[in-house]
Amino acid sequence: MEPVSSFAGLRESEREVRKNLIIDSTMELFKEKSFWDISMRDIAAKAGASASSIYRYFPSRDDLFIEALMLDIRHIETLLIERVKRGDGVEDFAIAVVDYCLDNEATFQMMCHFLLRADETPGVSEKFDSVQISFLNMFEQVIKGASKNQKDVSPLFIRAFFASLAGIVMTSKSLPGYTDEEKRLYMHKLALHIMHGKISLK
Amino acid sequence: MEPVSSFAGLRESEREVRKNLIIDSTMELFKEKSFWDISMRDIAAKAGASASSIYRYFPSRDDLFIEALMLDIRHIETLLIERVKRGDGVEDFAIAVVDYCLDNEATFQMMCHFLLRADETPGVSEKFDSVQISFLNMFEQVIKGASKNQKDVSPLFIRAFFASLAGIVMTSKSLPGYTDEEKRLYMHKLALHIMHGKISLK
DNA sequence: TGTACATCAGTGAACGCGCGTTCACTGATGTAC
DNA sequence: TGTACATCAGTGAACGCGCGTTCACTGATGTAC
Repeated sequence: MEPVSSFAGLRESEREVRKNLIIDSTMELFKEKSFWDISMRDIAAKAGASASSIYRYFPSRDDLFIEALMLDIRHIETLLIERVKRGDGVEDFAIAVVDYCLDNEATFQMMCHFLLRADETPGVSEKFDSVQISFLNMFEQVIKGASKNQKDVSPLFIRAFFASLAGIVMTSKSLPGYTDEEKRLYMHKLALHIMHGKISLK
Repeated sequence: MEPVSSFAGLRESEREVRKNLIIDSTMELFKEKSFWDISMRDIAAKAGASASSIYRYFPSRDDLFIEALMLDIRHIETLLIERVKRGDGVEDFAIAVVDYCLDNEATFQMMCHFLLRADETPGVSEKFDSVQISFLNMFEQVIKGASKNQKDVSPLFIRAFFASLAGIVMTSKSLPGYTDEEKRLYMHKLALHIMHGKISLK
């Protein structure tokens, strides 16, 4: 029988702690600057280490960011599950997702970055694929949990839902002449507009 | 009275020809590589000039690309107007826009690039704003021209329409395990799904 | 218990690269008197 | 008609920068005998 905490196991768990510390530092930086302006040296400085140390824990910059993205998905998940418990409906989820994208700007930028360059670096794109899939699965489960007609919640619905919200945030960020709060409200309005099927002209 | 073609006027129009040659070279490169991989040196080589020459015609890289984007809008416009003449409906426009984004990948990347970084470089973002506005206006006019109930075509509708399509293309580009043609069909399906109001669960 | 060795975290300095942009200069063309 | 000057296209070389990543090395800790 394995001892509960062997020396090797401790070493391994310490390694995990340090890895998380690097990811946490990265997410701290997300509050300060845009995704594209965050360098390995920035992250190292925030974590109190040298840039070369990061490569002991992550094979590349992209890998690090994809792990950060994975953590973000878990944040969104807990956030949505709270809303399910509150008895919120699908409209509220849409608004919650829009708000999350606005409150975590760098996360949204990062997602767009990987979506748009999916096919460029092969090793990375497969990892991103699995992130995307696990996000959509989580999304599907949560929405199914909250909706009455579960059979309406098809993968196609989920993709359409997610695509619309991502598009709304991307295209409305640059609305000229609006304050941030007005933009947010406008995005909510757009989301509800689409969700209520008002985009149909028939 | 001004002469029809003064020497100064000729010089000015030659200048315009050279400017267009640079933009044309840029759009040629769009067929070859992604937006982010196109450097000023690439464009210069394609145009048969030196990189420093480009700065005689454009104050910066961003300005050059924004002018290219402006040209793209005119392409989409003529493409949509053809469809209006054919008697196409709004669904067909949606599909046409999706197809344009897929067939002109670098254009789509460029649009996303400026949308996502709208607030970063002040001088550029104002120019991009006006590009965006003129695109949405064009879009509104075309769709109004083709729809029966013109009052349904509000600016909100146009924005929701455009946001959905942009979101669909961005999020579906990386669909794992699909061929390009399957992705295209899936995007059409998503677009129609949203347009027919099937995203509503009520 | 002591000693030789293996493992691994951590690092400063450097590599190699490519980018957008600027500069000083050449040479052609048009302008003024 | 000739001459001095202004304008401007075009360019090669360099600037300045910052990036992701690698390398050779130190030092601490655990392991084997």
